[in-house]
Amino acid sequence: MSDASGVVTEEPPQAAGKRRQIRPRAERRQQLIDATIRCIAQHGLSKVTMQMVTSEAGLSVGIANLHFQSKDNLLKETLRFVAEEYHGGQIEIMEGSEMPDLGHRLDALLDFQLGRGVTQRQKMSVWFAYYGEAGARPVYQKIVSTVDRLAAQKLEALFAEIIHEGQYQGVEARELATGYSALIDGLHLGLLVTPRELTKRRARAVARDFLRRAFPHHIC
Amino acid sequence: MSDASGVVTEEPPQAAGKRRQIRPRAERRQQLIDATIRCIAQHGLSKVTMQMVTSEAGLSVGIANLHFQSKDNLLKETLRFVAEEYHGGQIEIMEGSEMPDLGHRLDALLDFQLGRGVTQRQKMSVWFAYYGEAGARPVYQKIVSTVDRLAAQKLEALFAEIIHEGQYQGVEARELATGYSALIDGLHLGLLVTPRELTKRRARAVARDFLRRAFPHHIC
DNA sequence: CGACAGAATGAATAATCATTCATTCTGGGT
DNA sequence: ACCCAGAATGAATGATTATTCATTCTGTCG
Repeated sequence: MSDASGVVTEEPPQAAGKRRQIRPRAERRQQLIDATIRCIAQHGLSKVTMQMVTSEAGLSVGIANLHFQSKDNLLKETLRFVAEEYHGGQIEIMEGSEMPDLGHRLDALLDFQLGRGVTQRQKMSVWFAYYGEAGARPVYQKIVSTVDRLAAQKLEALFAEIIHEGQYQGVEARELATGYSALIDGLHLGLLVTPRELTKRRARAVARDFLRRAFPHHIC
Repeated sequence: MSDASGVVTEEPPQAAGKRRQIRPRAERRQQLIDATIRCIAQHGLSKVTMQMVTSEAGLSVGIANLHFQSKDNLLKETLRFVAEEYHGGQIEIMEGSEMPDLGHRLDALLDFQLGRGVTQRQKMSVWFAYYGEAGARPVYQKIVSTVDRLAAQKLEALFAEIIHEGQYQGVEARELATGYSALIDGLHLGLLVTPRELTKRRARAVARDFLRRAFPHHIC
């Protein structure tokens, strides 16, 4: 889970020593994806250009097409990266057998979902920029829903375990999981669009409240 | 241009019965906003062009600039229209003094939020297309948050009334209102991006569940 | 009926952008 | 020291697009 984006590695002001460097394909691809994320966050998906992305990456215009064939493909791969980073992180926590207490695992999940890594404006912007286009672009729907389904199943399983352990009555794991996922998505939206009215702290409190009402024995 | 052979003068590409009509400014503006909504839903915000919008409206290319000055402004006004339609509808229901039973009013609100009018894919697509750009465009943030704040206050007031009436303990109107709003937003997202896994029926059930757990005396 | 205000048109313009590819350069291999 | 596969560059190209505005047309009013 290396969050290497935003790290130095780059001298925006091209100091006199601007020497051409040859790097392996995978590294250049990641460098371009990171630059794309920053550009989308700063300018919006509809305003992103290849010139913008490549210059943000400190490279020449032609390089994006060299490594990604087309702009469409670069954007697609950027979405895939963000989706996998987010859902992969969640799944890792939910499977986390090194954290046997289910209540603690819930807490860790919430921390991840509303903590530093994910709710950086950059990542959220990208996330919702693609959601906005998903209605018109089946490719995006497919990428997101593929990875989403797995996370949803894991969450449902975790909730089912908790329900069993806590002997909770009148709750259904599937329905709760859908609700919790939607709640988290909605809170991300709020953090992005109305940051003045919804702080990260309050978003956590609201999510925690949801869990407490569902699993009172597990969440203090 | 034309020879002297006496042939009928060439008819411009006038489709049968397509005569130029003069209509008041307000009507043309709405016609263009409606066309913009359809175009965003079908092609995505980043692919919308003026040609596309004006031709969808059945008008000439120049007319959008005539009535909206610029593309940016047309998009801004379209967002304003959708935002006001959605939030206005909610507020009307929440204020609805013709519906004295608070439980019924909650039901009506839920019906509106997840019912036909709002969750048409068209409207949802537009909604989230703008959310995606909001991170980069303060104008959009302002439009949405202005209208959003009012709806949030009304919802909080309604919840407060319900809490008082039902003598519910250990719940806070403000926190619940934030959670409920986020939940609805998240469900809209799910309906848009993963329609296969989340049906409208199930979305309603999930939202209802949230309300039932919070206000058991008011929601059956 | 005739004239006119201004609504509507769409060809032309100028700007922007994705993509190509001939050329330059790098670093590892011999 | 030399070579060269292929990584990187960026000027050139062609396609797309927002915006303008001279012209055409419509409905109304005197």
